[in-house]
Amino acid sequence: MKFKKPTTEKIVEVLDHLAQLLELRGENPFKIRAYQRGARALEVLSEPLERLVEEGRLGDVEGIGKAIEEKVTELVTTGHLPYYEELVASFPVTLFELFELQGLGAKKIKILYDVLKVTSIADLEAACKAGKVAELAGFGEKSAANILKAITFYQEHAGLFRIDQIAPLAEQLLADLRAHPDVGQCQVAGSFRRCKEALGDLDLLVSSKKPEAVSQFFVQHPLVQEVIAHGPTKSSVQLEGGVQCDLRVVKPEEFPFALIYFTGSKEHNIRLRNRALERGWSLNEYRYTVEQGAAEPPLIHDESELYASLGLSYIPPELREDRGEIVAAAAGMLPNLLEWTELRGTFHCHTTASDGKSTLREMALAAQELGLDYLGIADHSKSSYQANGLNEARLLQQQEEIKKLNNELAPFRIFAGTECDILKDGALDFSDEVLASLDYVVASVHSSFGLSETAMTDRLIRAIQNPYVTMLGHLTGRRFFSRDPYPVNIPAVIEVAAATGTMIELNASPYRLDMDWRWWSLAKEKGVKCVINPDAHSTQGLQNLKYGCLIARKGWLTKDDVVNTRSLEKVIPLLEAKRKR
DNA sequence: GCCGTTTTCGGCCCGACTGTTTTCAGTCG
Repeated sequence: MKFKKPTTEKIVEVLDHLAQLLELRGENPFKIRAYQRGARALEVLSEPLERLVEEGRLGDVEGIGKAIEEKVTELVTTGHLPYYEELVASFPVTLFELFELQGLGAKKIKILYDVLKVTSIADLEAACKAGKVAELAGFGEKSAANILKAITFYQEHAGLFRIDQIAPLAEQLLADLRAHPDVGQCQVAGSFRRCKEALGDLDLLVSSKKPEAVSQFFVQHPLVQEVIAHGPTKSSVQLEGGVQCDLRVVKPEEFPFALIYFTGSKEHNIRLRNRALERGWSLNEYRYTVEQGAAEPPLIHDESELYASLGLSYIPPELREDRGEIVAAAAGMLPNLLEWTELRGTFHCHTTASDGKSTLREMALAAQELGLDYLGIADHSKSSYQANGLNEARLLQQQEEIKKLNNELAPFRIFAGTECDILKDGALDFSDEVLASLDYVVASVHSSFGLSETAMTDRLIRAIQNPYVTMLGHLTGRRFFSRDPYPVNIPAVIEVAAATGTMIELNASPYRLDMDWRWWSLAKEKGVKCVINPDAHSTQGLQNLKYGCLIARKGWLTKDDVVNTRSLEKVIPLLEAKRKR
């Protein structure tokens, strides 16, 4: 019998789902947490799950014991888990939608299901409107109203936001809080500070001796649309645009502890707590507590000192994902992460020639203003009809314009390129002869997203084997909250990129952030260079570079790993290297 | 269900806030 092997992500999903199922059954909460911990452990494995299973080493992973090891092994080797399938079958499948609603957990969902026979969000909405929910024991008018609000919120946003949706709100709130006389230190925390690509909310942390005054100021801020919770030290609001924002106010001496705690990630913090315990200190969000007989910890004034007290060099927030940063920090081996100011130029920008909103000249001047020394223009190629892609004649004409503008703007340099479509079979949209006339080529997929993983992988590999393809554009084609990534074997593509000397783009558009930060360590290890491209469709779009830089940092990249940190003189041979091989 | 230099039983993170209670359960982070 052949079966489709479940991916690690799928298995993580099963474990998380098992935890929900057990919660609904009212199981021992520690058993539930064990499944959740098991899922988290599989998420951050440093080697393939299959290999661990084959070699019988799965049980060595922290958080995986005998029972979960058996279940995961069964899933990996047979593709099935009857224990799970039976549990799933005992509840209607739509019931699990309810876990997505703010303020609803397993206990309440169970009551709604048992008493009102609610099995979906649609059912729940109807029950609330019919007044049935408010009559339930433990519920009331307010609960019913809040559930309706949570349903509306869920339907509108599915609860996630892009980094560019949150950033302006964060900047405004930070500035206003910092200007408040009762605010000492003030910082963004949470996943925004860690530069995650998709954000559920915005977390702010303030130190103050008058927490009530600061909390009051916060909930009355003009950006606040609605107050969800409001206490002296903890408040929760909904901002314009539906973003949930939480504020914590702590005492000045608690600030570094709270900042690390609320920045996360949870897994990172667990590692820190364990290191503290090894020293006889218990670490929480406010302070160290010293166990009897243990040495006194040093006084802590900031995050650096806190890390130092645990024998670690300072870990930048972007790296706090429990992906090896603690070990590296203990060994003093953390990379010197890329700084945004180190970028000297960029590639993959559009102009009015295809689907951009700014002209060639406007783009060049904006790049100069941004402090860049060079700019690559890569308008769409002829097959991208929808984007007004350039044919050979128009491309030639653009090259002439670029030549003229280069004479005028020297020493600033515009590189003539193209964002050449990768056709369905992996062939390119222009002949090698045309490609050879350009300074560089970005190759990207803009059509036939529905191919199988194998076909898509072959397609990309064929494209990057072309000697004129300098860099691979937005590797998975994802667009946050509107288009899923197409299936592609990323390690296989990285392998061929390394072998052919092809750069991989870090598309800095906040809609894409593609290739994903989780893969850059592998690319770096294989010797593939990163190029941070804004995919700008206007002068404003050049600002995307800042997001790209944040994601590069999150991917552990340094100045040396990123091609467009090179000076003009040094970048030219890098663009030519592959075609000269 | 996981874990162990307090080791095979008995812990497992817990503080803050809301809403429905009259002292607390549920949710969240």
